[in-house]
Amino acid sequence: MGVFWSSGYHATSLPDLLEATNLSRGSLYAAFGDKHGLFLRALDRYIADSLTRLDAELDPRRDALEGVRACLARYVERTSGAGAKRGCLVVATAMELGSHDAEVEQRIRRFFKAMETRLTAALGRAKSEGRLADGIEPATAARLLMCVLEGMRVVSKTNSDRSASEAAVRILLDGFGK
Amino acid sequence: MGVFWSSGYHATSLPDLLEATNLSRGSLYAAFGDKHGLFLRALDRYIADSLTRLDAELDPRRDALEGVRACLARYVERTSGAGAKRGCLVVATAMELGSHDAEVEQRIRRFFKAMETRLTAALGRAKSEGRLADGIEPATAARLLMCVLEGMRVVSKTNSDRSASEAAVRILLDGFGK
DNA sequence: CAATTTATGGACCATATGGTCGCAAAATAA
DNA sequence: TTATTTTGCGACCATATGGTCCATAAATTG
Repeated sequence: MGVFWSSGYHATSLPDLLEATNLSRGSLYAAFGDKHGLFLRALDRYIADSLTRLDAELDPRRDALEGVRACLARYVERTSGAGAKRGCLVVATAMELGSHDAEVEQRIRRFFKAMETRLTAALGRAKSEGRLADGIEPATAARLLMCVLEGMRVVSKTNSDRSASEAAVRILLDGFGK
Repeated sequence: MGVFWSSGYHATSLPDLLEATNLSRGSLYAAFGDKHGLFLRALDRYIADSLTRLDAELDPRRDALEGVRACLARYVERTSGAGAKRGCLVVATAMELGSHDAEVEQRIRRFFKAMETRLTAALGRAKSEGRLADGIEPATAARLLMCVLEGMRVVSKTNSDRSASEAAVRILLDGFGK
């Protein structure tokens, strides 16, 4: 997974994969079919991990707005400092293969949808508790959050200034809360 | 430019380039040196075009907040409907080559910086006219806008629902204005 | 231990890739 | 028109790519 994450699909060669998996060609093809199959597998795992973390943060037993804040904080964390340049496998894949590979496109679309749904639900809870500012529709705010979240991963590829991200996130959340 | 835009750097082959330019191999190499050189040229042109449009929208003679609104509207437009899937050459390049190609990285970084600077300036004008909500720092808001703008291009790769983007942009701007 | 299955490795293959080079046609000069 | 330069073309090349296959080693089973 790591090598695809760092280099993308096309830039990752068979030798790269062999070294990363400590497998020989034959074994790798026996186990995963082909490069594309292995990539799909890596992507699925990345997505599953991401959703697991998101679910933990947006746990309904926690305070909803606090969960959203935690989620944003994690993205800020991930897009700061050394690890920032690695970017995000989903975003990179969406841009690289999104419009050319149907299987990939479907996975990305479902992931974004799942993420947006969870954010909408969390914001819905916040709203029903009267914690959301007037005129803030959960679904709309969730979409805006999606853009900010994924946008951070793009911008941070060349600018991993933590305090700027933190400040940006703060004014965004200030606009949501009551 | 179009072919890199549609497929990215690695997925664009020499034959693709030859067909797109109507040049033969020899001529293409005489004119641009190599594939990488041609790509840099396409990227530079894309960036120049983008900044030109941005400057037009954020023209100091226009109302500053109106300019920002126009800029967002254009991104919404671009990320809606048929053309949405094409994405953005800068974003795709940032994710694909951002951490492996110094020349590319530099261009992307400068572009994002230039864009952010222009947005900051426009918001600064709005603030000095007393049009910005309290607590909204121009530089911070500009960074947030950057994330939203580039994030839209990512999300729209698999979901080009115009009304959702419009609504998201609206609540964002409502949070900024006074 | 022997027989048989399963897993492993790397030699091998066809192709696609980016890049070069020499020839011929067109343009220019004399 | 002839001589000379420039430009454009596509055959050609070395290499790197993804993928196959068979010989061998390991594990499993009787």
